[in-house]
Amino acid sequence: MAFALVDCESFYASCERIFRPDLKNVPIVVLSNNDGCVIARSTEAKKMGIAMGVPWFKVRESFLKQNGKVFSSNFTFYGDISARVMNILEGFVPRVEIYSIDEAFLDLDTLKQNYNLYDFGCHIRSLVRQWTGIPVRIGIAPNKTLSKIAINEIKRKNIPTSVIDLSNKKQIEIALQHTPVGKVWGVGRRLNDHLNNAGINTALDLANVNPQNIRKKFSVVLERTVRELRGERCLNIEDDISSKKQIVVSRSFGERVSNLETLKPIVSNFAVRAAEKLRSEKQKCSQVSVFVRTSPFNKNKPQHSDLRTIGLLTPTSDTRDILAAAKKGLLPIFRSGYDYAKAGIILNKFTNEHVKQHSLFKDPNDPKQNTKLMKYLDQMNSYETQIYYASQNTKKWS
DNA sequence: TCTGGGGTCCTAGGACCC
DNA sequence: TCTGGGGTCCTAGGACCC
Repeated sequence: MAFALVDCESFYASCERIFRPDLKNVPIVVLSNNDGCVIARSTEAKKMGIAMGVPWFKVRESFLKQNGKVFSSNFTFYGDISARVMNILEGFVPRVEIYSIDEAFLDLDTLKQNYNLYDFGCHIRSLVRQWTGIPVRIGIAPNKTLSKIAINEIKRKNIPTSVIDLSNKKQIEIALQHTPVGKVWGVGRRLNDHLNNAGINTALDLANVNPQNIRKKFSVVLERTVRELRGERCLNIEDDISSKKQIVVSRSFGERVSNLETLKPIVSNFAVRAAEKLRSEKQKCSQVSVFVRTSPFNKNKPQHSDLRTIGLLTPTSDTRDILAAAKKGLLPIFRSGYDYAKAGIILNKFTNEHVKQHSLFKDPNDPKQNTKLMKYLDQMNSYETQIYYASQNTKKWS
């Protein structure tokens, strides 16, 4: 009974290194949109004390002085490398759950032969490295939560092969003992504080609490975590390609925005992008939400944040419908006198593109319902041509 | 001066129904 | 005038993840 968690080391930084062998051993950081903050660091950069999520301006000077290399993020590229890694993993076992851009769970129970799991892990690691250039860590354990703990153990003990088989009870207990409860998968900052107040400081402490009490005092979610720490299996490998339930397009602005006329085209851009994503998922949505917010870091300025949800009579993936809803949602939440720092569009309530649900109030033969136009636009926009809606801002905001 | 973006799941509470 | 209780569905918001 074992799962493996395959986790790419410093993924974005490792991607940047693939075609730049000269960057070996050089500290690397990758920055978020607008070069706002650090979202990935190579091992060398971590050693320099660069924290995850730290605002770039705070560390820039010292990092560059120490000959660090900095990159703006290139998610198309990272996505492409990720797909290659995942593809290789899928060649090893029949059941793989792609959990995030840089992580996958493998169901080792489905292995036909009785491999030594540690050796099997080393084999996977070496082939992924050879075929993609990406170094991975592999944590093997009885369930997902413990495989996360296994990955932490590789880091903590600095295991040179980057592979660990954490199946032995005693070994698991030692690992739990060394894991602060806040590092357990599913325990965030809030829960960490509450647990610490209750005298629960390590993963082992948490494992030793009665799961039913945890459920009463906290939630079913944490109860599952406790059970998994104790070795039970509550979370399964989800390898069915389930479609998204939500699409979000949002950005922090390069400069604060305080008037509606500037904000409108920005939000329109988000709406257009969201509709494109929706069509590429082959889905329609019947709910569009718009949100705006000021910067929570700007403590001495007035704060405002609001969200408005617009329901649609008929599920749609037509950009014009999404745009109209976005405008309708934006107007009532915008207030003058605030410096907005971020806005976004959220699409919800999806139905499959081919399910036709006629509205009582809309004529299904209305040529406006024709999806061909949207297809042509998507095709054209995927080449050099860019077709814009009049309400969009043609400046690059993405 | 400059602080990311895109997701999931759960729950409390309101609306509505009988 | 007296004014129940239980169920479902939906939504907003919180907490978490990478």
